[in-house]
Amino acid sequence: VKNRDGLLNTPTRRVILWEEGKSSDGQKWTTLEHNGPLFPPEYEPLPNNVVFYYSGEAFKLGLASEEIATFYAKMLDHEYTTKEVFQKNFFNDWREEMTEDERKVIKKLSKCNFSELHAYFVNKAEEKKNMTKEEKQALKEDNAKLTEQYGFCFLDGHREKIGNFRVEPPGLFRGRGEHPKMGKLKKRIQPEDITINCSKGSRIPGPPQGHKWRKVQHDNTVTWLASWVENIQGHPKYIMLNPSSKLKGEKDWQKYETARNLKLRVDSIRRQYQSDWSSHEMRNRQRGVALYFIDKLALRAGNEKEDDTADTVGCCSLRVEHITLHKELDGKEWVVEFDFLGKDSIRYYNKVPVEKRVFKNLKLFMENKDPDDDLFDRINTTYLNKNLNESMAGLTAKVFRTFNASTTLQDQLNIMTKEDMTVEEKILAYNRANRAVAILCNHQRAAPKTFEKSMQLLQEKIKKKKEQIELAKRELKEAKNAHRERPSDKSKNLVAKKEKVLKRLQEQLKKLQLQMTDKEENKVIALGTSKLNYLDPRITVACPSISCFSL
DNA sequence: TGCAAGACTTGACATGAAGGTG
DNA sequence: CACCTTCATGTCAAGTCTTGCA
Repeated sequence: VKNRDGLLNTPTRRVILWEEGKSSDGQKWTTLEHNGPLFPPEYEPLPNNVVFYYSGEAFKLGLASEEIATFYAKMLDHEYTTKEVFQKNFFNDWREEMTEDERKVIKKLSKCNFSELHAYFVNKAEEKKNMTKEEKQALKEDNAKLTEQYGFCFLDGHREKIGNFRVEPPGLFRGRGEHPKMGKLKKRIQPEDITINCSKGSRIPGPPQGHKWRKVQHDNTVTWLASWVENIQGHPKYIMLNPSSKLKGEKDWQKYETARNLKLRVDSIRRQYQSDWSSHEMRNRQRGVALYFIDKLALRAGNEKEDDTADTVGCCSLRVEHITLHKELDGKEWVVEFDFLGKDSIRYYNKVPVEKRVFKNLKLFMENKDPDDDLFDRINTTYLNKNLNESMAGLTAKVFRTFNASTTLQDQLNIMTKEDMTVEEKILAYNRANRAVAILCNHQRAAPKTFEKSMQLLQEKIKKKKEQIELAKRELKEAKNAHRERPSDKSKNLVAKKEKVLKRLQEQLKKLQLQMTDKEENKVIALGTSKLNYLDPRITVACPSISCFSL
């Protein structure tokens, strides 16, 4: 049902433990021991016959600049290396790492020729792909050894899987969407950059030969084992436990419990924000409308963002330019048209009929404002969450997403599944319910690269199957005729046999058609995120017509 | 009290292994 | 069994929300 965690096995007892644990001073563990993070391999210099050219002339780069050049060379067939911002950022950062002499020569990216470097890596990838079974096996075993050594820790005496035990390797930063920092150099992390967190008296992991850690601390109010500061945004990065760990699993459970609590309170909360639409205070009206969006459309809270990031918004950060009001549209009244880039620069486009009072309020909020002014200028996420918390303990904006996602799943399963469906039909129904959630949460994906091709293949299969059915029908008819003219045991058996063949073929056709529908409807919708983060697994398990097979 | 820093969850996408099919 | 699709897992960016501090 759900990967990356072991929620289904979590006994109720743990909820009680969690509730008890919560009251105590934010302590997350008693003992924590681990082997530290695993560093990426050192840079391997290029062989001498792989040459970088500047202005058409061979130029031997020093080790440091050569490594950075390879980052760029590896990406050459990616679209983003053609972007001006990417090129500019890369070239600036690259030049900064060059020696004085290199900098004197290399002044323009357009005069750099990385093609031999690029070819070298393409070739290497090809070689890797063509390795023998034995070589691949050996590589796999090496990897397993590393995972065995670095991939686990001991937390309160239990051996737990670590989520990301590898330090992120250096490379070129590629943000999502139009990120102003795309192409910047993500520097190599040294042990001297890393803070280790473990319990007092535990065996402290040894830093690599000739190095030391930045710091070793024993803070049991946090769950991370190691951290460093990444150089692009200056944000911390953490080594943490895998979702299958007790720690993460209980947190996940807690999240769904909060969503369940919301179910009990949601009627009164909805009444409250509806009454806010008529408040005398502008701030309350904005709060009421924002909350309505968050509840009805599952919008994200929309925190303020730092500069130097892609221009994306959520509910509270919506600007006037992101919505258009239509008194009437497509035969519906009071329609709001949303068009903005949300998390990960995924476009949110939706035309929603709303209550008249909401519509009138929106008009009011937009009065005398420029397109790039905030729609909700009197509120922010802190204010919204503070309010929500007063309505219900633990309630924040994101709980509505979890609550509405899980509720949608439950409702859809109730509507669409019946006990007597075939397994294929049940899978289609479940996927559809899952899909309804993904659409609600706007979880999109790029259409798979092979989509058109595999669709065509399926199309052909269906065509062939139909032809087979036609043939089988004719053969059945012939057999029947023959049986009528000259009845015998043999002819009777033949009719029965032909009937069976036809029936099987028709079943196969139905299966193929179901498959195609499923595939088509899934083209640009990502189901994974909702399955992983939004759907309470207990709903899937409890659904009587679904739980008989594993998803 | 406000806001920056910190901690933790959510997200799309890449990759590799598993498994189904002709 | 070769091929291809599917699914799980890994990666790391980008959100949310809390905490800490001036």
